[in-house]
Amino acid sequence: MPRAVIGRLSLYLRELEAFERRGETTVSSSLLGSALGINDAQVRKDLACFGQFGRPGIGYRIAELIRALRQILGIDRDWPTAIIGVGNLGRALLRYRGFRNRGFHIVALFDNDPKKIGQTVGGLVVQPLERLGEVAEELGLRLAILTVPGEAAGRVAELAAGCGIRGLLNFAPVTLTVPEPLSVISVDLSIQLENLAYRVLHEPNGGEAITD
Amino acid sequence: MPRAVIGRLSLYLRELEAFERRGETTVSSSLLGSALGINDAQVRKDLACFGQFGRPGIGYRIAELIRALRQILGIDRDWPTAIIGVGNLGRALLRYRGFRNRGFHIVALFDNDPKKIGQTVGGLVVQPLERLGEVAEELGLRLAILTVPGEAAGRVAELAAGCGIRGLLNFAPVTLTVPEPLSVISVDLSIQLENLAYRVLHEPNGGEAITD
DNA sequence: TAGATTGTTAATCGATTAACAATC
DNA sequence: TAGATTGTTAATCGATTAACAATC
Repeated sequence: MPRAVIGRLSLYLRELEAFERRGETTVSSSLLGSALGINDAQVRKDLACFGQFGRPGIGYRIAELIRALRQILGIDRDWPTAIIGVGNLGRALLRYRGFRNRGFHIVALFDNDPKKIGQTVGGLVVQPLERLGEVAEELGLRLAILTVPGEAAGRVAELAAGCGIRGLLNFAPVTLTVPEPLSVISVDLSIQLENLAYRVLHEPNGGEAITD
Repeated sequence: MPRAVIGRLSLYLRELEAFERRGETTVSSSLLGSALGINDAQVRKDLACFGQFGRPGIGYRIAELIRALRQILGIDRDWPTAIIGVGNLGRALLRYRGFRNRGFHIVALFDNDPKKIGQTVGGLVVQPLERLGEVAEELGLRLAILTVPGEAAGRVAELAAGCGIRGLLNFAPVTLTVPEPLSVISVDLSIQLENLAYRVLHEPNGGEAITD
């Protein structure tokens, strides 16, 4: 399944939830698509990858499609998640409510700074990185958010892979190459601003909105 | 120019800076590409869009290419930038050193919460949103980072457009549609985790690394 | 029934890769 | 010179869109 499709699935879900909040019960591919600037055929094609959710002449039943998408995306369950690197960004993400709403529960914090280890932040005690394996097993951690400095990221990613972590959301501005059963998604916030600056300089009329 | 090319330009720059720190002076398209998991022909093609930077038989001179990319991306200058929404994420981004290193200087904070207005955070006084236009003009603001709740994002984006802001880095989990000369790049952190969860569930051997 | 809208096939479009003459 | 590597063209690949029979 192309990664682009999965990215759009999340966007569909977000829009469907907005439609539902507005009291709608049904939505067509063209309405859902135009809310996101996506072609109606693409919406139908993306959804058809996973089953027959629509009814000709009627469209998609919102509640039903939301349920299906949550299951496909794997957010019909809880994901105990660790934050590795308790700096500014790590602390902010610990408190970010959007994660919890989606089933991503931050249940452990790690750092290698002796000054931070043992501190309680947001109700969690910061643990030394050496305990990652132990804690991961104990809490069933499969996901971790990596908010350490760039210099440390490679080493920590290796460590995480060895500790059974299966997915890493990396905020360090480096390319990580990690062994097989670990997946990495990197978000470089500076690069996002760079791309925005480019558009401001070179696309004087503004471009269409970019999502991720 | 395709947006994908611009995204890769930033990645090339990041890797080139790493090569330079390691003391290299020259790099080939295949070496630069393999550091990022990108085909060598693509590296050459991307760079050739903007000029003839390479020498056959030798490769690219790193210092020269860094300078050129910084100019193309528009980070050969300072970008005074505002943060709108002084919550956890806004505060964390205010202190994020990666922005400053790239020329993005946070010079103003805005919020509409009376409890926050007037507070000093990181040396800056939180101002009411109504002052955005005035301050934008005074400080030459063209970029803003939007870290307000989803419900407020649409309204604030409209306001920003009216105040001459030209680029918005949006962290609210909503689709923004804004008038013409404003560009928006949206980063939905929950969606990144959702995509990671999907991969962990459905790609048991891990996938290749995803950057943004 | 007529109108709306699906799932899906075929056509289009754009992006990636392979190949290679030119050249350091 | 021989080896390496570029810029660029042509070939390939994949993703997006148009079109339409099926159907609610």
